[in-house]
Amino acid sequence: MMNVGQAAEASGMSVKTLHYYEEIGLVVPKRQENGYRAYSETDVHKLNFIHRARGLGFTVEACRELLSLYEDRSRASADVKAIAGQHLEEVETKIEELKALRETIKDLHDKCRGDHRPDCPIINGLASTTH
Amino acid sequence: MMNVGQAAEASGMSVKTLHYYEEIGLVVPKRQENGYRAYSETDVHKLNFIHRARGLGFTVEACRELLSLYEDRSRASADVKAIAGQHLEEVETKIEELKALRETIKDLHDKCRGDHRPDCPIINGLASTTH
DNA sequence: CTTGACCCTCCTGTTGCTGGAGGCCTCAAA
DNA sequence: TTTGAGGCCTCCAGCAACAGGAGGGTCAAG
Repeated sequence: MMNVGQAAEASGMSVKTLHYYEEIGLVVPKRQENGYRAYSETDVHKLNFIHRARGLGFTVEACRELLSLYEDRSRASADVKAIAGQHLEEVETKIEELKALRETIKDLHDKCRGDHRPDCPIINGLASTTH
Repeated sequence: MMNVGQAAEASGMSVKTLHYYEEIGLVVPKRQENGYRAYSETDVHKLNFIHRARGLGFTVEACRELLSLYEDRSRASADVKAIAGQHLEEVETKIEELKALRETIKDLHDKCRGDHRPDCPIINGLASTTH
């Protein structure tokens, strides 16, 4: 049994984050007599699981799903794969969007002399109604 | 003079968004006698400017800076270039992060058979303490 | 017995809006 | 002239995913 500070340390997250996860019912520890949170080994495993999933960009709600699949020993791997696949698509879409963005900004950025004179293609680009 | 609905239409943003921009002091229209917002031509130009800058991923605060530079006819283009350059770096960093993310998720995703059996490398990967 | 490190709950703030409630204002049709 | 449909107004709540702080209880060491 760990109290919240130790569980935070062990899982690499902040105390505030663990409070939050309890509040939203993601990982709800038991309580000691004095009211302190008591995290079990299992709780800490879950926290580590979540920590890694969050690090991979899964939303907290996706973590909740993954966690319930993690705990369901009879679940099909297809269910998990579906969630991961969807997330993968989202990430790929985001990358493409950002790449397009980069090109546009880079373009404006490159065209700007960046000197003390007021003429600036970036500003002009943003002000023009084309695009 | 346009009222808020027309200004929203003209700038391609929602009425709520214009309310918000007024609240944060970004574009503050005058008022008509009846209390309705009265957007001038200049206001609408600014809104269009902001709309495009936001579309390029500039934060609202960056928009505020760009806008003040936009209005300052004597500003140096270097000032604008600096903001754009910083944003460019952020975007590039984000792209790299997402690419790394994609590889990791793709890896797990590819390894998972995605059938009805419970064994799943994705879950295993998230549950293992390595990485 | 006191000090300092924990722990607790509750509230606010973050970013950039969106949606809704409750209530005027305005214009055109009946 | 009334009535109905829009629009407009302000204020409040909420989204994600926490962080920070106030104000207070608890615990172990010196």
